[in-house]
Amino acid sequence: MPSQAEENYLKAIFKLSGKEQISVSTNAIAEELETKASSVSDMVKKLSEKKLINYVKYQGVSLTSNGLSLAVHIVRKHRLWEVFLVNHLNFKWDEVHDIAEQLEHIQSPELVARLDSFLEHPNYDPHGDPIPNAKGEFPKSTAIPLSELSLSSKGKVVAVEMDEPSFLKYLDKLNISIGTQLAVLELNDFDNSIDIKIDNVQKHISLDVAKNILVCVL
Amino acid sequence: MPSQAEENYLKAIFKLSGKEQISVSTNAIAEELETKASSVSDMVKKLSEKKLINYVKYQGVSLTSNGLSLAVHIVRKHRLWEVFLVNHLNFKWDEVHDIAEQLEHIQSPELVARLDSFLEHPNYDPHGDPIPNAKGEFPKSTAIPLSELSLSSKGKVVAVEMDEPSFLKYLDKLNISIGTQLAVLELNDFDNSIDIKIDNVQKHISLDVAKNILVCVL
DNA sequence: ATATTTTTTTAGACAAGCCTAAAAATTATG
DNA sequence: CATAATTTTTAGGCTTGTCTAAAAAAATAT
Repeated sequence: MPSQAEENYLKAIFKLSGKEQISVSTNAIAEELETKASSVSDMVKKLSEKKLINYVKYQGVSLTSNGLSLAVHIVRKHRLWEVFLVNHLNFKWDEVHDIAEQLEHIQSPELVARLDSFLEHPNYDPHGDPIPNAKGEFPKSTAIPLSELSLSSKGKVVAVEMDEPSFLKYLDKLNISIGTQLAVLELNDFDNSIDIKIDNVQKHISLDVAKNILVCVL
Repeated sequence: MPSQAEENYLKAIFKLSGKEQISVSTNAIAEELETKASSVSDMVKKLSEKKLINYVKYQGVSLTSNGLSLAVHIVRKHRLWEVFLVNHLNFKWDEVHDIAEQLEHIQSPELVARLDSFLEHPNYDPHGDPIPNAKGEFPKSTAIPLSELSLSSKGKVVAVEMDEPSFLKYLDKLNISIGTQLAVLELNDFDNSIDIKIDNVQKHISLDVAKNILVCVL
């Protein structure tokens, strides 16, 4: 059974590897976990001995299938708890990340299964992020970042890719939430910002923000 | 903020101190936490420096008001989570202790408050144990151990004082649960066991079991 | 009242996880 | 391609929480 620290490393590596499970650098992990590269070096050695990651010195790491399945299961727990917190305890979407970060480490397969039933097997968490099922399979999605939507096309917000409360509150202020429909009015080449229309109101969105909003083309 | 280990020590000291908050010995704590007396000595020193317990070498420990309020709050969280697990996730009363043991360490005052509302401010957990309110006050009870019920009197089970799954399953087998009504048929002086009647069926109860069943006299 | 047993504390060691500082390997640059 | 810059690893140290073994204090028994 992996320790909480080990679980956090696996989750970080999973997040940084992306869908294609590319190799991840020590520094990237250190930054993600707000720790030092030397600490990462230590832990990476341990996870490698436990056969949870593939590790060759100076060449970055990738998850083994055991490591991947553990990481996915932690993500599953995190997102199920977020659904519980928002849907049943009435937390707002910007308040749940830190609490779910703790709850994801609770060890009890039975608890996860029952929580999943209680929540009626949700496919997405309050930020629109996909929840893997008990087998570790993610629901598939055709969403693209808002930054890649073409001029004058319409889209529906299906997810946000950043959990920082400040970012989520900013979206609240812009009246952007999961399900929001929008149209692209203008693409500004000089800074790649875009102008969009929501409920007939025009808004200006920076590239950084647009990259973190996933939409379905309508 | 106390570590998980510190919280477990505070909880153990609280449990062993009883209502009168009597002084607790190093050995008793070690036994409760299944650890060594030397480890307890170390931790007790630390908790004392943090002003969470009163400690004089060789003379046992007692909680300070800060320590007491922390301990009570951990008990509150433990019991609230047990209510959630049994009432909403359909766990049985013998399955929830270990999971609640993990959940009680989640740090978020807001979570506790919302969980409490969600559960509609329960006063007792699934084992009949009182749940302190946010101020740390326990609902009061007039319950006594079944072992102290007098001959031919009647009682209603309101709580059990042991969380071990084996004990709880044994009670299930005897058809004893919270709310069960019973009458004392016989007191056996030689081993202090008692014979009781439940639903017109006679059962034999050992002292050890009877001490851990709390009843209200009817 | 002294000797024995039990309890408690201390001393020293160890694993997990983190850190800083320095060394080694890799990558980038002129 | 050689040197500089960056990244990664190693070495050694620190804290937390545990342990064993030994010493000290307290309790019990003779």
